[in-house]
Order: sequence, then C-alpha cells, then structure tokens
Amino acid sequence: MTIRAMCDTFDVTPRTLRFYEAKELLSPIREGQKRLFTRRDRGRLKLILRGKRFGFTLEDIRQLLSLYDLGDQQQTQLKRTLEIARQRLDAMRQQRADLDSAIGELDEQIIAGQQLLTEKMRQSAA
Amino acid sequence: MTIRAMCDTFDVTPRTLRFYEAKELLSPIREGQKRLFTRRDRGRLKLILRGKRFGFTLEDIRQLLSLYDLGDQQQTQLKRTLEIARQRLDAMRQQRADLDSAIGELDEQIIAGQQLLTEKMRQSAA
DNA sequence: AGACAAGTTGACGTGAAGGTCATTGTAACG
DNA sequence: CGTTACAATGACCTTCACGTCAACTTGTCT
Repeated sequence: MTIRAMCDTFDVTPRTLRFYEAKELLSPIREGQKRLFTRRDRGRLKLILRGKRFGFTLEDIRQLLSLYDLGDQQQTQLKRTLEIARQRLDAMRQQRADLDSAIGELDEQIIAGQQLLTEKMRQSAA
Repeated sequence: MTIRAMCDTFDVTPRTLRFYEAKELLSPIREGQKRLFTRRDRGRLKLILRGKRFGFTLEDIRQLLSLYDLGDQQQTQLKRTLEIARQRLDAMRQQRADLDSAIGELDEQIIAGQQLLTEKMRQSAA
C-alpha cells in the first residue's frame, strides 16, 4: 500500500506516517526509495490511532504495541509491558472517575446558568 | 495572600500564577510591586485547577469563568457562555464513552497478555 | 524531450502550558 | 550597613505531535 492509499484509508497525512516511522511505530518496507505499507503496518496504525483517541502518548503506544507483537518477547519484557498497561489502565480509570464528576458539576453549573438566564428574561419582560 | 502562600495552598509555582495573570485568569492587586491575591483570586484558581484536571484549555477556562462572574453580564453574553459550556459537556460525554470502551479493550488485552505469560511460564517449567 | 504527479529528505515553525535562568528590586534582620 | 530571603520582570527553553516549505528523484503520459 502506497503512502497515499494509507492516508486516504486512515485519514492522516503523509507527514504523520513518516513521523510515525521515525518514531519506530511503523516500519514500511522500501521499494526503491518509496515506502510500502504492509498488513502489519495497517494493523499497527489502527492501534496507534485508537491509542491516540484515548490519550496515550506516542511513546506509550510504542511500548504497548509490543503487546501485539510478542513472537520473540522474553518473559521479563512481557511482564514490563503488562505492568505499563496496568498502570495506564489505572490512570484511565482515575481519569474516568474525574471526568464523571466533572460532567456532573458542569451539568449543574449549566442548569444554574440557565435558571439565571430565565430570571433575567422574566425581569426584562416585566 | 502573598504569592508564596498561594503556591503552598494550591501546590502551584509562582511562574504558574504569573502566567495565569498574564492570561487574564487571575487579577491580583498590587501592594507596591508585589502581588496580593484576594478571596476572588483564590476562588478562581480553584476553578482553574479543577477545569485543568478535566482537560479544559486555559482559554476554555477563561471563558467559563465568566459563568461564575455574572454581575454585569448581558443576556447575550450569558447565552454564549452557556453554549460553550454545553459544547464542552457534550465533548466530555463523548470522551467518557471513548474512554469507557478503551478501558474495556485495554483490560482485555491485559488479560490476553497475562494468559500468554502464564503459558510461557508453564513452558519453561516443563 | 517536456511536463506533471507522487514520492523523498531535511529543516524550520507552531501552540499549549508552563520551566528555567539571569538580573533587578525591596524589605526585614542583626 | 551588609546579608539573607522573597518578589518581580524578561527572555529564552522544553515537550508533543505534527504542519509547512524547499529542493530533489522517479515514474508515467503524451
């Protein structure tokens, strides 16, 4: 798959794909000087984009990608990766809790603001 | 309240407070050249920090702060602010949904990784 | 051969949210 | 009066995730 096809498929720019390659998140093969993205790259890119939506940094993602790429992993390495993943999971659960209470609070604020607005409208109507 | 007291109370650096002043999030009064932070500043800082934990940008926060500061607000202005708040609320709900599914998926991945590790351990034990 | 598209590398720019000096000011202590 | 300590200002630095632009190759069509 050429870089253009990748960009169209995943809605990213060429710059992004080259950037990910530089960061060792992707490793397209070369035909001459051109990049060709394989099935593997497509799979990884999907995961990268998902990871990004969830607020992982690219470096986090680079480490987590090894979860999906375990062929020759050592046990120690795998343990480390699981550890990282668990930490992220905890962080995400915490974030989820924060977000939830934030939503509640903001919701209340909006209701209060809405009431204030309604009062004002009654006032200027009178 | 001096800048030091503020920093200790809210666990931020002086740089941060000066930065927020430059961004018009805070407006401490001056005694000579020194900043003195009032009740109002303390209230606003609390809100700023909460907003930050929830992923608002400082510019978002600057706008939302007017929700708490409505004395001379016009209705039109208030409506705008409510609109912004509602948009953020929607974004946050979306973010929460994303986060939920991410948590679920990551959880599964970890379980899978854990099983793989267990197998490996059995192998090397045999 | 000319021209165009699509690709490449390299270098520099961007915005958010501060960090990190270096320098200068001011006030209180002994 | 000198030292310490806390403040202030200004200027540049940092990280992340790319954007932007220039200059150059390669391949293809006509």
